[in-house]
Amino acid sequence: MFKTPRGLKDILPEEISYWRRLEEKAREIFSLYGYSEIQTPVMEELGLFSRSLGESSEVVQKQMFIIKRKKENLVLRPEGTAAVIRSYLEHGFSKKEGFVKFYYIGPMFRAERPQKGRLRQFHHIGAEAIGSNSPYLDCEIISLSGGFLKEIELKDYEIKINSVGCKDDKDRFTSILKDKLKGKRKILCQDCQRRFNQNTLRILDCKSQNCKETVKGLNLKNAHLCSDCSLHFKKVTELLDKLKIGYSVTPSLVRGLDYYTRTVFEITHKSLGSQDALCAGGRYDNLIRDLGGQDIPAVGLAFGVERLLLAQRVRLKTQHPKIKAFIITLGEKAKEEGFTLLDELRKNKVSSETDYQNRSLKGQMRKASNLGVRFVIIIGEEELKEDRVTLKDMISGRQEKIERKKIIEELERCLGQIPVEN
RNA sequence: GUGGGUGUAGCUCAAUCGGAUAGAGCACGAGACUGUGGCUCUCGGGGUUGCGGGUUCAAUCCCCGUCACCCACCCCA
Repeated sequence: MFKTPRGLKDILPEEISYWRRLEEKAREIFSLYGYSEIQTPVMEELGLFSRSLGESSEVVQKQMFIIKRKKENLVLRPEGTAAVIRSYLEHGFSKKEGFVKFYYIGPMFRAERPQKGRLRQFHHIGAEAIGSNSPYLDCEIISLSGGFLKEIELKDYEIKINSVGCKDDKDRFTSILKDKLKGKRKILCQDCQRRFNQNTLRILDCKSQNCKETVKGLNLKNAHLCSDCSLHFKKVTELLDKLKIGYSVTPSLVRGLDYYTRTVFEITHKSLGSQDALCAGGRYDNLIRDLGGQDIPAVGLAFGVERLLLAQRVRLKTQHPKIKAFIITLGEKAKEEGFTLLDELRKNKVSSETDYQNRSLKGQMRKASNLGVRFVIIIGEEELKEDRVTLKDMISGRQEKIERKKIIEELERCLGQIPVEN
């Protein structure tokens, strides 16, 4: 027997209604905030991600699914932002319009070891606002994420924000940090010794008590921001206060992807265990230039759909329309007649079903009952002879014979009388 | 990539100290006067005990390997 490859999952019919609901809500909220949907392919050139996420990032180094072809290397996209920006540049949006807002929904792929809230194919709902460095936009996008969470009735989350500063700030801060830690490298944990070279800023976010103390002892304060970035961040927090959005400034919050500048934020949920981020995002003012465009600032975010579903206390479903009528037949002649009627019903937009397993009358009734249909149409020898069909209401249990040619009209009349629930 | 835990029917779980034909509930199917569902009752189908090796008279149970899943680290949304 074949199985889904490691870290990949089937989403079965029962489950999919929760997904649909979330997607509907996302579309609703994102358009409310002025974003339009964009879809990019699941594959991109390898270079797009090594350029944008950073050659040294773990995602690029170890986690990409690479598809080798004769002349090109493609990868299954590990995230959405770089792809959206590629599309933005490729289609000349930077020239047509000064400012655009996009959102996207789709699968992402990373070859990580699976655990709770972490799959190899996972799904993002993300948004990018491209073409403005206004702090109002940073605030808006955080507000948007709160709006969405409210809409899907997800509570008890926590918003953490920080500013990593502009490129110069990041570089300067990295070298200050390296400098101060140089003598203390040996006391750091193994992971941090590796981080020292690869991703120095992440040492600030280490969970080891020992490293935390060491970092504390460095007396770093908030000196890493230049005055512009500092002002920008101050404005963002003031605006958040104004909108009464609760957040905590978390200096240790440092994103692992290279492209982030200035504002970064993360929304976490305790119920998720160690993969606790529901949503993360931030500003990326250099990315567009790094990918060959002009100097255009942008800010974005992405939600993890699987994690949203895990964190929702009450999961909201979309109601799929129920089958309304079930045709029961007895004998081959009746089956043919029933099959024709079934076709007619569907052409009249009455969702209907019949038996394909040659069940007994009883079995067919049971099947109809399990499907939750309201009406059953029975065709047997008697009915054939009289050119009529039996129409049974499964709730009242009443049934009557109706002329064959009037059945659709009659059924529609009956369906019209019951209140519409879905 | 590292560490720990788990793997028995479609699902949730039993199986004594290593012992006989691996059980139950749910789900599924058939039946309870000849053409009528739900409730009840009866019966039934379904298992290479993840896979491969080893120890033993005997392995679901012990050991080794492997795969998968779960949890944590790492990483990240």
